[in-house]
Parts: sequence; structure tokens; C-alpha cells
Amino acid sequence: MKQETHLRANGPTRLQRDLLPRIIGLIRSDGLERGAHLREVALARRLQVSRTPVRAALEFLAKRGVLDWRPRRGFVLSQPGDSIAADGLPPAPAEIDQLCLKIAGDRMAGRLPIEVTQAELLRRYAMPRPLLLRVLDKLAEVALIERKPGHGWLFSPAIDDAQARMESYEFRRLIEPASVLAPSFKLDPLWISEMRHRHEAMLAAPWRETSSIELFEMNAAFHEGLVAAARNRFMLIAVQQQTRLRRFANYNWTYGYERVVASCTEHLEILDRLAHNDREVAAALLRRHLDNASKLRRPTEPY
Amino acid sequence: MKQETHLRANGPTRLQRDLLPRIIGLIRSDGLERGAHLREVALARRLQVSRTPVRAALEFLAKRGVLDWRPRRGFVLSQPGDSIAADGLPPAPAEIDQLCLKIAGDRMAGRLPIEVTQAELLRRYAMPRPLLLRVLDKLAEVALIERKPGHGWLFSPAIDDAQARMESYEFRRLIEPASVLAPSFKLDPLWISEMRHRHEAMLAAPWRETSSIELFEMNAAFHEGLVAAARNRFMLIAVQQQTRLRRFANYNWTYGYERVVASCTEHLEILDRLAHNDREVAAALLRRHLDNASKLRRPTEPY
DNA sequence: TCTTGTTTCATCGGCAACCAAAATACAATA
DNA sequence: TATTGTATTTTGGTTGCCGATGAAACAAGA
Repeated sequence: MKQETHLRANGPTRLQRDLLPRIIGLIRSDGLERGAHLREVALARRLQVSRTPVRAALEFLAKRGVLDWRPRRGFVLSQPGDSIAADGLPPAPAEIDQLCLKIAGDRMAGRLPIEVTQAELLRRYAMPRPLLLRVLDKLAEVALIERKPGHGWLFSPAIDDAQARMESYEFRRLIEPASVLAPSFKLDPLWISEMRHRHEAMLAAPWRETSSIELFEMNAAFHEGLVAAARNRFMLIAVQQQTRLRRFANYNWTYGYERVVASCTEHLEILDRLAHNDREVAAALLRRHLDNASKLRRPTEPY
Repeated sequence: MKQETHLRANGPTRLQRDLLPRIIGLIRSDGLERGAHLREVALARRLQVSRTPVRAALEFLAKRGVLDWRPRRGFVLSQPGDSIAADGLPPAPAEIDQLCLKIAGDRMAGRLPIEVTQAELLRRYAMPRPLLLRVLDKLAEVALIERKPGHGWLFSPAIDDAQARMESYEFRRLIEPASVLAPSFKLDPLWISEMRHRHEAMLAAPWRETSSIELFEMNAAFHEGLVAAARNRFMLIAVQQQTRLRRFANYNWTYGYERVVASCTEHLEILDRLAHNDREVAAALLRRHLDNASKLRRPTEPY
């Protein structure tokens, strides 16, 4: 078959997987209806990629029945944008982060010694060396591990330590409220309403196994979004690093459901204030929210 | 000759070069006298390395005449520690940073397009691919460049932009004074006095060509030292990143000598306050110092 | 002319192998 | 016994190559 020259039988590649949710996001935010024509070049430009991976992703969606395809006519929505089920798609949390997560987790659980070499890790986790190096560099960025001068890598003694947790909150407590108060702070009303929807949906839905990850990502998006609105790239970078660190350190929520409710409620309160541009109060609430979170102790895990 | 099995004729390797100043630093801070015996194992342990590179570094120093070597007796200081001339040694500003510096510089000068591929860079700068990748990742860490989703890398539009400068100062203005005021802040008196010496020496010496780099590194050490004293690893990481960013963006001082004097004076004032543990005033001075610096505009360069 | 289909070219990442040198174990000597 | 000298093992940076795939040019059809 000539028409799938560029799509391998084994399925979508990494880039193509990453593209899928973004394409669906565009379809949704554009409010496209059934029958709308998806132009390849336009998508490619908006996604900062060439047509090739876009085509592949579209073909994948066509196979899933989300799109219809007719020769010489391209891809067309087979259903309204907001009815597309998201769960069929691989959530794709950035693969490389997955590995960081796994290694950090193994270290915390004591399955890895405090000092390791690349070779050991390569033997333990079957992965290409360049990938491992990028993983290690990424862990080093958030100070979870450190290159020894000669050979070998040294995990920070205190990954799981309460100390690191405290420092992290101290840091965020400094940056996040300051962002909200920055003169350059400007929040997109659309972002506010979308964020509110997500929180309300989280509160409404029953607690499932996967909710933990969803919750984490929603929280991360909330905090990063606030800082992004201050339009200071360095603050944003710093907070993103914190997010990554926390992602590696605790992906699962162990504080009980009532804390979920409390956290969401606090977020919603902050959003309300920001919707009315009451930034002083919002910043104060944010500060208290972080304080509340920092006071929690993991009840179950014996770290 | 069997005795130099481990030292290649082409000279010290990267690790060995990095070891040289650290060894000399240890000799100095231990206040060793002429004739003192340098034990290999002890050095290796203190430097977190094996004996091999230590030996090589010591042999190098012996060739330079700093040490004497006798068979079966090891290395011995041929002169008192504080009389060792530091300038014969390669200063070694972390090679990888050198490359970042060069690439960032070429971009700023317009010698590189806004969008590049790995292959182009490999052709332009002769370097191994893994090294280039680490350089690019490092530049990405400070938001000077960004990986496109598919192929290619995109320089941030505003490397040299006044905007980035402003954001950087805003960020540091937030973090650095907060560090000084942190409850955990604790400064080593030795650090204070050494830092004061360096500043006084800088003021006393005439302005040479190389003073620019010296000045930059001294400033960096000053600001990083203050933040390090707050004992919050994330604040420290953030400030170190800022330092690296500034190192890449402007290694040369273009504000005139009177600003050098002013800056050093301000630093000394802050050090005085800190010596008396007057942290509130020190923090205020630090804030003003950063404000002063942020208001400067590069007079000469036409970016 | 604009969009899709097809082909070509360049790029990138994985893989295997190589080699300098770092780590380590062992021998020799003060 | 402590320290240096020597040999061995292991590591990690480097190189070259190959295949998958993204980018880009071209062709064809609405």
C-alpha cells in the first residue's frame, strides 16, 4: 500500500505520539465540527514540525476512526472535536521523565546503592547509553544525583529527606506568590476558566487508580500556569524544575482523599480571586496553600 | 621509562587539569611547608578520586618544579605552599562552559542563524557529538536555546535582549536578599575574610586585559557564596544557573572602571554588615546593589 | 493557486567497537 | 604497617556506521 509509506506498521513514533494530544488539543480549542478539513501544512506550521509526522499522526487518528480519509481530499473530522475520547491515546509523559522517575524511585526504595556507574545502570535498565546520559543529566539538574570528578555518579544523600522537601517548599513559597504580584503578571481568562473546569471535574469524579497522576499533572499545570503568567522565563524555569523534581520524588498521592478536596478547593479560591484581579489576596492564599502542603507528612511511607 | 606509565606525553587530561588547582588549594589551606610529604591516598580521598589521576597531577607538578620526587619516597614540596605561582597552570574554566560561551557568542554576533541543526554545528565546530549534545542541553537549561519537537534547535529570539537581562535581575533580586534573611543562613567567617581580600586585591591592582574575567568570577563567587550560606540547594542551583547564563552572555566588562570600583565597594559594605551579623541591612544593601547593576546599559555594544 | 500525494535528501539516534585513563588489586619497600 | 610502585580490570568518552524518520522538494489533482 503506497498511502502509508511514512507510517510504520509498528505504530506511531515518539514524535508522532507527542503530536497526537497536541493535535486533538488544537481541534478542541478551535472548536471544529464534524466534517471540518484538517490542512496538513497549517497543522505542521502550528506544531513547529514538518508535514511528515503530522501526516503519520493523522493517519493514526484515521485508523482510530477519529478522522475520515478520502484520496486527494485529505483528512476530515468524523465527529465533533469535544467528543473525542482521550483515553484511547497513549498519555506519553515524556518517556525520558519516565526513566528518571524509575531510577529515582529505585534509589529511594534502596534498590540502588548511593554510588553507581553508568555501566551498572546500563546493565540494570536495558537502555541506550545516550539516553541514560540524558537521564542522568536531567537528574543532576534537580540535584538528585551528582557526577563524581572521575568515574561514577553519586546520589544525593537526601533525596527522600524531609530536608529537601522543606527546601523545595521554601523555594516555591518565595517564587510563586512573587510571580502573582509581579507588575508583568497577566493571566489569560481562558486559562482560568479551563483550569476551573479541570478542578471541578476532578472533584466530581470518583477517585480511581489513575487519578493520582491526573491530580499531580493538574496541580503542576496550575502552579506553572500562575508563574508563566508573570512572564519571567527564569522564574518559570525554576518552577518547572521543581515540578520535575516532585514528579520524580512522589508521583502518587498518599495524603488521603480529604486533602485532595482541600487542595482543589484552595486552588479554586485562588482562581476566583485572580478572575477578579484581586492579586494581593490571591498571593496570600497561594502562600498559605503552599504552607498547608508543606506541613503534610507522608502517613504511609516509612522513608 | 617506567616511572611515567600513567602520564601521557601530551600532557594532563581534563580531570588531571581540574585536579591541579584543587591540589594547590589544599596545599595552601593546609599551610604546608617546604619538604612536606604529599600522601597519594590521602589526597585521592579528599578529592573524591582514585590515586591514578592524583599521581599524574603530582608528576605534572614535579615537572614544573613545584614538587620534588624521589623513588619509593613519593612527592615532596620543593617550596612553601603560598609561594606557588598559579599562573603557570591552565585556569581550565570547565571546557564545556567554554563551548557554550563560544556558541552563545557566535549566535549573539549573528554568526549563527536562529535555527540550527546538530550536523551544522558539528561541521562548524569540530567536536564530538556527545559533547555537543551536552552543550546544547546546557544552553537549553538556561533557556538560550530550545529543542524543536522534530529536528533542529531554535535559539531563543532574545538572548541579547534587554528583556532577558531585566528578567534575570528581577529573579536574582527575589532570591538573593531572601537567602540572606533565611533563618538557616550561616556564613563562614573564613569565607568573609577571604572574599574581602579578593575584593581589596582587585581594587588595588591596575586594570589589565584579563581583569574582566577575574572580576566576573569574583562577582559570581560572591553572589553564589551568599546564597550557598542559606543552605537551600534549590536557591543555590537557581543562582548558579543565572551565573552561567551571564557568563555566556557577557564575559567582558563594558561599563567602565568607575563601576568596577563602585561594585567592589558595595560588595565590601555588604561583607562588613554580614561580619557583624547585621543581615537586615545587608539584605537591603544587596537589593540596592542588584538594582544599581540592573540599571546599567551597555554603553559600547550595539546589540 | 492551494492542497495533497510522492520522492528525495539530510538528520538523528541507536549500536558496536575501540582506546585512553580512572579505579582497583596486588607487590614491594621503607 | 603504612606508603609507594606496578599490573589488571573497568569505565566512559569517542568514532564510524546504519536504519528509521523528519524535512524539503517536486508532482499531480481539485
